[in-house]
Amino acid sequence: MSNTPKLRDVAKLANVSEMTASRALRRVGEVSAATRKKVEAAASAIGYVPNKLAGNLASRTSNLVGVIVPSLSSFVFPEVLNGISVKLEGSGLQPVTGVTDYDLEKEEAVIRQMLSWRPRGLIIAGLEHTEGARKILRASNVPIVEIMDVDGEPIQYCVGISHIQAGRDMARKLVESGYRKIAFIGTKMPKDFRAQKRLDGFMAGLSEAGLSLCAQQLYTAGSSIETGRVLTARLLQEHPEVDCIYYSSDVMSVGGLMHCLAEGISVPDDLALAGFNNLEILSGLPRKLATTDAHRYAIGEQAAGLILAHPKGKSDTVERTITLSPDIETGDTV
Amino acid sequence: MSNTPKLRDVAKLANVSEMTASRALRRVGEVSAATRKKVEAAASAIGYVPNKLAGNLASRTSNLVGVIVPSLSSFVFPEVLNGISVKLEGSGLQPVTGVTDYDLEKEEAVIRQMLSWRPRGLIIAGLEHTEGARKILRASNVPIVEIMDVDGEPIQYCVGISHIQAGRDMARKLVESGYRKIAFIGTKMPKDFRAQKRLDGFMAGLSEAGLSLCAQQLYTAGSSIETGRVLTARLLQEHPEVDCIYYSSDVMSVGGLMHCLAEGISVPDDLALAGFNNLEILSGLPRKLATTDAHRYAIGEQAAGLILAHPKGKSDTVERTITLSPDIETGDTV
DNA sequence: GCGATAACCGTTAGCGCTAACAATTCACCC
DNA sequence: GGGTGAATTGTTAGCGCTAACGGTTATCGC
Repeated sequence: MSNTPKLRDVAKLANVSEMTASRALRRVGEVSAATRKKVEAAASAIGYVPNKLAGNLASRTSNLVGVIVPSLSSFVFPEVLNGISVKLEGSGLQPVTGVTDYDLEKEEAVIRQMLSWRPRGLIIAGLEHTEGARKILRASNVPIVEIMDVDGEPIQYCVGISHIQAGRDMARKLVESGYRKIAFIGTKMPKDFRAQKRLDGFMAGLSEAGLSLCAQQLYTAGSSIETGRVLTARLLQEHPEVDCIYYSSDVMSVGGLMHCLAEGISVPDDLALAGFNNLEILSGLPRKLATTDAHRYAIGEQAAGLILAHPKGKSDTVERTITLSPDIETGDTV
Repeated sequence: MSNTPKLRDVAKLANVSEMTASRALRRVGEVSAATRKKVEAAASAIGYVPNKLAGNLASRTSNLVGVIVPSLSSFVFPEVLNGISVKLEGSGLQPVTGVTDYDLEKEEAVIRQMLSWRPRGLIIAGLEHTEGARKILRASNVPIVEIMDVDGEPIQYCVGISHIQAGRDMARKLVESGYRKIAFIGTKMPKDFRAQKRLDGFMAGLSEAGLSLCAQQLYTAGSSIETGRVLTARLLQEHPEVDCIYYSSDVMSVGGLMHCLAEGISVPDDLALAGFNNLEILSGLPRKLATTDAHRYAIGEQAAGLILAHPKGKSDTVERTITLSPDIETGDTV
């Protein structure tokens, strides 16, 4: 630990001051090419690895961007991260991920953790937070971007789609396509606010047409193909008249499709299926299912862009919301 | 930035020294319950968020564990991360993820980045690294855990399965089940060393039985259901005699199954399919495909465990490899 | 009441690096 | 050859926090 080479050692070996060594290695300020080479040679000779703790403390900025998401195993957030990483590439900023497991208390703890690293920005999925979290976020002087969802009161920046609208649009599209006995299957429903909003919007959309849900299956655990399959089987058994199912996620609708394949139910002739997210797993299936594109990659990209563009000086509460449109892919279903 | 409350402000408000405030908030050392309450009240009153940059620099330890993986969008590493997170939960250590895109040069850069945060440990997928990376890893004084794979020369700690064995075992199992016209379909093959090792082991296993691959399709891009489907279609068109396909990943074998479903090819009567990883997407499908469990969660868990157990004092090169066994799930195929 | 042990709290001295300014060197010109 | 401005390097003073140790105040047995 104490024998780890320091900047001082590099400087000594290269016969320059620490400051010059620092400048040379960071390629800032005016350093002649000759001394820079000398310093770089010295650094690599002794295997110098800079200490960012010290560096960031001294400069009072860090190159971290905190990204807080409910889960990493759900197909959806990795894609958002991807958009963030790509956009950040080359900027010198580095994303750091925190996971909340859809738990707002845990989220507050993760936010504290993140802020204690004095990041250059914070990207958080969702608009729902504890009061405590909201308070420290507002007080933090760090640009905050809330993503995925725009139905609510953003703290500062916001990038996402309206899930209420996504649900309503899908309802309209399905009704328009002639379906009348429409059911809903969803998971993680009490904690996944966005899924809840889609359901709300969906029911509102049905209402407009004088319809209402003719069945639903809710489930508190995570989404999976298996769960989608099981819940579909159960729902159809209880309500064989259903002609269309809207799922909280594509993962679930794929499960539904698997049930139909196994049971010889023709999709979409006997039963139409619609999901949400436009996940990659939808392509390659024997049927192209209906879905709504949640623009996950674009959301990540734009969120990162906002942080990159954020003026360094504390510009008091610049507020800005970027609303993307939840585009429906009808697939073979509609 | 400069008006962000410091420990000094907390101390002043609570009428104690900075040191006492620090001890109270960290719950270390001897602080009376009364003063601790006082300090905590002061901290929350002014919205104090500790600065870990300063704290970690002063204490010369951090609570970070670097995790370096090739990709996050591939279904496989999120599960490893999951195991790591769960094991680390409550220990005060926090995982930080870096992504290499299967690029060793990028990996070296990410390793440098990580080390510059002076982490408490580093978990890296794979045994293949650049010489430069190896050098700084060895010099770093940070416990290094290489994961996923044990076929090679670990730097220090290692947790994984033998992919050569995984391939060979599957070959034996398939041969034993009576298949003779066996093909392979793989993606990302030049850069995914583990997939390559499985193929090598697989071919060795066939050899033992006097067989050899009767066809193969390699592809450099990422795995997806769609790709699996397309490559399967192509392979079967060129080699209709094939009675069994081994895929580099379950994602691909699912694509194969989708092709079979669409074409009316009966699985496994007309064609057997085997993948690798034992991904969650396998459950819920109309056929249970054969696969090998890569123990992703357990690998993450054990790797994190090694870091937690690592003695603080620089114990010179404790070396240790934990080899898990690549268990075959035969599904309906065998 | 006195020393002694324990419990609690404060002081000192950095951790390893960089911003800001000061100092030096260098080229080049009249 | 001294002056001038630009290019390059050095000096000083922290960043915000904590380890290590020193001091102070309770507690207690005899």
